[in-house]
Amino acid sequence: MTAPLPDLTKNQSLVFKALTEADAPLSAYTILDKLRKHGFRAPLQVYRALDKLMERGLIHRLESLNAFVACQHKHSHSQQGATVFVICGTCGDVNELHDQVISDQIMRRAVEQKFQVESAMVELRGRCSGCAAGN
Amino acid sequence: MTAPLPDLTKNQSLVFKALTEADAPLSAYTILDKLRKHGFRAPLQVYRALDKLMERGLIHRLESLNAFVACQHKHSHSQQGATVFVICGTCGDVNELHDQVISDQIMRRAVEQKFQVESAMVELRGRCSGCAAGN
DNA sequence: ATCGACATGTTATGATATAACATCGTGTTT
DNA sequence: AAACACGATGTTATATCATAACATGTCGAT
Repeated sequence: MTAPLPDLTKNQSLVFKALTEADAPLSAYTILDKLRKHGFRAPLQVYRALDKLMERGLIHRLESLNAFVACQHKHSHSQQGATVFVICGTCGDVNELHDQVISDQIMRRAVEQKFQVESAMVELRGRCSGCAAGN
Repeated sequence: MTAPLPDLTKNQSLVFKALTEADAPLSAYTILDKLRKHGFRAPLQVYRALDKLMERGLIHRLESLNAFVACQHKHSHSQQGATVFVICGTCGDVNELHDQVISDQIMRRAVEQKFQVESAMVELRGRCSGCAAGN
């Protein structure tokens, strides 16, 4: 399930593993602390790995949290448009979903304005069903 | 046009004015520098004003930029759902639009998951028509 | 073997944000 | 007026997030 992808470097694998094993988004410095036992000493070691992992679409950055999560998609980056992140502020759980209606509408509005979209971020903050119920 | 709203405090008015006069998003520290001539000395003076202005819906925070913009809406915070920010990475211009299709779909997906949305952020990064043409 | 390309290591610094506590202003209660 | 409550403000220090600059290591191609 979490079999490290073949051509990740050592640092990239370690960072990716930390993220796939976490049950909530991790900040770069939290990752650094988790990886000190593996020899990590400096933030750049984390940030460089994060950059590469993002380039490959294996992880995502949550802008509203300054934190990172492993991509939940089995099949790699297909044709889909915007990714929607649904973030529970209570338990920290994040769900990643792709919605064609939202993606299409975003592109429709962008085209109206002749705006060339390079990246789209959609993040919902609130409470997941579990936390809303039990709390 | 930029008549300071009646019940803003001095610091809030200064920060709000800085944002309404800017033609691009401003970081808190950029605002601080602009307001030093008015006696600002510390980041907290800016952040506290920003917090109050956001509470009142007079400004927005752009999560993907760690920066702030004045709200473009004449009529205050009405019934609308998600705000979409269209951000040109070249000239820094930001457009704020409200899209019912996107808002409705976001709420539809949230309800499916029984997720209680507290805030929704949609930010598009790319190039505006002017920058795409002239550059 | 050496060169290039890229990953890594290391130190320092920049950029963003908040904690903690003191002070001031203003309206209200006594 | 004195005492108080409450919110805004001022101030210092510190926490948190991110990158610049430069040195070193690894490994395959020539």
